[in-house]
Amino acid sequence: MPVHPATLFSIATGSPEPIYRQLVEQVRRMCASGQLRPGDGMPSVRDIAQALALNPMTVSKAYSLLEMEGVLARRRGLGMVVADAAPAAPGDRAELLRPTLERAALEARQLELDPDTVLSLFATILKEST
Amino acid sequence: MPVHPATLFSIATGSPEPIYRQLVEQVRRMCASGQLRPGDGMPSVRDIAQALALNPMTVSKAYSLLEMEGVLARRRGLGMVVADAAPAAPGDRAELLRPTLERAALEARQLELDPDTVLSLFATILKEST
Amino acid sequence: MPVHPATLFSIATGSPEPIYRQLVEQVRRMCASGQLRPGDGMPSVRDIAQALALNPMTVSKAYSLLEMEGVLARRRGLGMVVADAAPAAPGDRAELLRPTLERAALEARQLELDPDTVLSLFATILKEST
Amino acid sequence: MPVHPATLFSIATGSPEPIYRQLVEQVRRMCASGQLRPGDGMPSVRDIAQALALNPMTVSKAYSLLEMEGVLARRRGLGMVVADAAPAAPGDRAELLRPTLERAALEARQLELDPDTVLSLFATILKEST
DNA sequence: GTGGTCTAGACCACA
DNA sequence: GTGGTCTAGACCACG
Repeated sequence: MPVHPATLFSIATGSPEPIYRQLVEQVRRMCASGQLRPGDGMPSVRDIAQALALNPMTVSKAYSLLEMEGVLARRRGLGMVVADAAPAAPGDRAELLRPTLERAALEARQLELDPDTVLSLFATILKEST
Repeated sequence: MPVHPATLFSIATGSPEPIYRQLVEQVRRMCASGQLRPGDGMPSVRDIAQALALNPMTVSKAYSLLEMEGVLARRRGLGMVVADAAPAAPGDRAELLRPTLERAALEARQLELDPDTVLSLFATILKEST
Repeated sequence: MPVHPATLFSIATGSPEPIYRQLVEQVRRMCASGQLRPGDGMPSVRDIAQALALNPMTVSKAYSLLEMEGVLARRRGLGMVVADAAPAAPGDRAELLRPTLERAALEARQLELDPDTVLSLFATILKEST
Repeated sequence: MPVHPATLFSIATGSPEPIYRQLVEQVRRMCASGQLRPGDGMPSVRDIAQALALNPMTVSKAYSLLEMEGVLARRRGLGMVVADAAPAAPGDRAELLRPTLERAALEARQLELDPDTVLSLFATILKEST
């Protein structure tokens, strides 16, 4: 039985990032990190939509994209499950964070900031955002 | 005399980031890092648009935003120049990096990664990308 | 006595074609081609559902449709049998293929292919797939 | 300048195939057959929607899928164009029809039809559907 | 019960 | 002008 949707997802409605994309990326990360495993059942579109106060179509769009990516699979008439051919943790989970960190490093260089200054700031942010 | 626009900016038209924002952020960073100094003249909207094959309205929008921010100023008859009122964050340039780092921290948490692991990876990336 | 269901049908649960329709079409073709003859007994819904790991309702739906079409008939106490009233198209079995061929013709036109080229390719495929 | 949408597409609203998918496949075929070439501009979502009496979102969904496939590319603020990296005619255009023809051949075999009968019927359909 | 499709109409970001 | 996103609500196909 799936986890309660409202505890599974956290949506920032004010974010510039579209809601359906926030959902897609959270599911992708949860699969990659092993919080969701192949065969696990996902909450129904309607449950998620109600729990997060979204339109079902928005949730459905996220599910459709995840199905096209091969992250989820449809069991017709039964709902979505995590796909068997799971794009699971590829060796090192931390590598999934590399693109984001590389972008940050690029900006830091463009600002001509000292690496130690940047690392110190990042450490603060990482710990305060518990 | 302004630098040639094509060498000053690097625009990725295929990027998901809007063109006008790429322009804004590049100018902001160049001001913050001292590559552009108060009083420096900026290329005209026309020159940039032609050199980078952009819609002049796009360039104009970027200039307008930078003017509202106080980074650039209009000098009648001369075009845009870098504003005197030092737009460069005098106290802490590193704060400009905070949003990017916060996003990285969010992703790290969703991946359930240990802060030390993340910091260590970031340190590596920061140093290798000379 | 009915053939064992698992050898009688081949179901692709992952196919975009609905399961009940796969069942319906396989039975229809087997009747049309004479593999199933009037009076032959069909496996029970339960047997098929268990053998193919399907929802019994799905099998039942297929049987109901086939009964409405006149392909199968209910014999009380005996289950479903192939109907006497020869559901097999006596005159022209080939007409059952018409919808599929019409779709192929539509695609050929959209690809602006020469009819003779298409016919030649189809002839090759028809003969090689013994 | 793009062709008039109503002459470019033919939609069967009564078909079981979703409208957005009909659009996707028609564009794919027109790219493959060379009727649409890299760089060609596509009609706007609104134009197509009005010409075919569809909801703009339906057309937009088709365009989005084609963009994800790499068939079309977005020129922000300007509309969609046929992508440079066009999945153009791979050697033989007729090969694009092969999957459909193979399916038809499979059904013909299941019906135990004579190849010549099938070919003759197909020839009739191909020519009458001018 | 499940997800999929479509419509109608609003608002936003971008060029 | 362009496409993108979201909502509200209806209907359908499938199991």
